[in-house]
Amino acid sequence: MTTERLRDLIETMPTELPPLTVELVRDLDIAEHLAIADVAALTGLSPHTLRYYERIGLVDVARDAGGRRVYDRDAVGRVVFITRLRDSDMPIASIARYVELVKQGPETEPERLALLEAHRADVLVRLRDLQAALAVVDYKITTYGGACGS
Amino acid sequence: MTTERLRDLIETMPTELPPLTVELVRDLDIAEHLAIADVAALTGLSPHTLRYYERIGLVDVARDAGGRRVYDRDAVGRVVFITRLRDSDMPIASIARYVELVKQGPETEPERLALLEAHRADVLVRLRDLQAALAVVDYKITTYGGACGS
DNA sequence: ACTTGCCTTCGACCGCACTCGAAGTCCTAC
DNA sequence: GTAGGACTTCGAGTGCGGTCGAAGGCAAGT
Repeated sequence: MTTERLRDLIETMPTELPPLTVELVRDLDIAEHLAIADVAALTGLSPHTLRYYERIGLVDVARDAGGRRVYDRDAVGRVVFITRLRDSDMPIASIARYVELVKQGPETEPERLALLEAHRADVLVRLRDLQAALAVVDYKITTYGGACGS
Repeated sequence: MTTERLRDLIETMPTELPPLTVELVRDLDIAEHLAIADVAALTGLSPHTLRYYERIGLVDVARDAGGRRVYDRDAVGRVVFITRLRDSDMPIASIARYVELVKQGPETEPERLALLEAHRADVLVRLRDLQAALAVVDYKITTYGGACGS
């Protein structure tokens, strides 16, 4: 069974090495349709979280005859992309906005691009801030023994 | 009045330029004792947040005859250091632990150092993750027009 | 004397992003 | 046919980090 094979594949994967891009998923997804547990294993999200993402409209997921979720390639790619955005601290509200724009069709591409670029700017600021704060921590570590303000 | 002078100084400061270190505070603090509004202006925190930090034990702040908070150089330095730790996403619980160690005396220095170094490691991981996520966003921006998983 | 305005304490509330539990369904294996 | 386990929906709960509002106090300016 392809699903079992996928789970094995994930478990025996050199932990954390590939950053799991949307492109990677296209090659990796042997099976056309994945169950929620597979997607969970693949993304590191919990099934609870995956259901939550669907509930709030971030992904549409089909159902099989028994009413169970079936993630196709497209849905998996979407989930992976969402997790990347979340990893970069994009708020869920913004992601939802982006997804809605995608639904509205190709004429919203400029706005989508603007959204991503605004987010990119936020991330760069965050990176700079983190590095600045890190410098302070480093300073504190290296000068340990001084009593100032600690 | 030194307090007014300080507020003026802050308002007319070239916005955001100096990263406001504990060391800087030692030079900047003309007045020996600052009111909560001054510390708020200095740190960018709200008075509410400053009271909150005191409430949960992150800083001890003296009171004047009228019962109002009086931040001395030490307290200000502490608040500034705490904001740096928060800027680097150190959880409040860890900061509280650190502060408690400081209270317990100099024999806890090794543990404090360990705490800071563990945090430093976390920050480095976070930096790497952020950069990885940023790369995905960048890729998405540059290849805009492709339909994959978006 | 009185208004203005920042200050005090206290507890309640908020937004975010999950996270969980209950109650029930459905497939698989034995 | 029946036990097990993963699945479903729904609503409620959690943890973090603030954020706010009410009710009252004190001090300076007019």
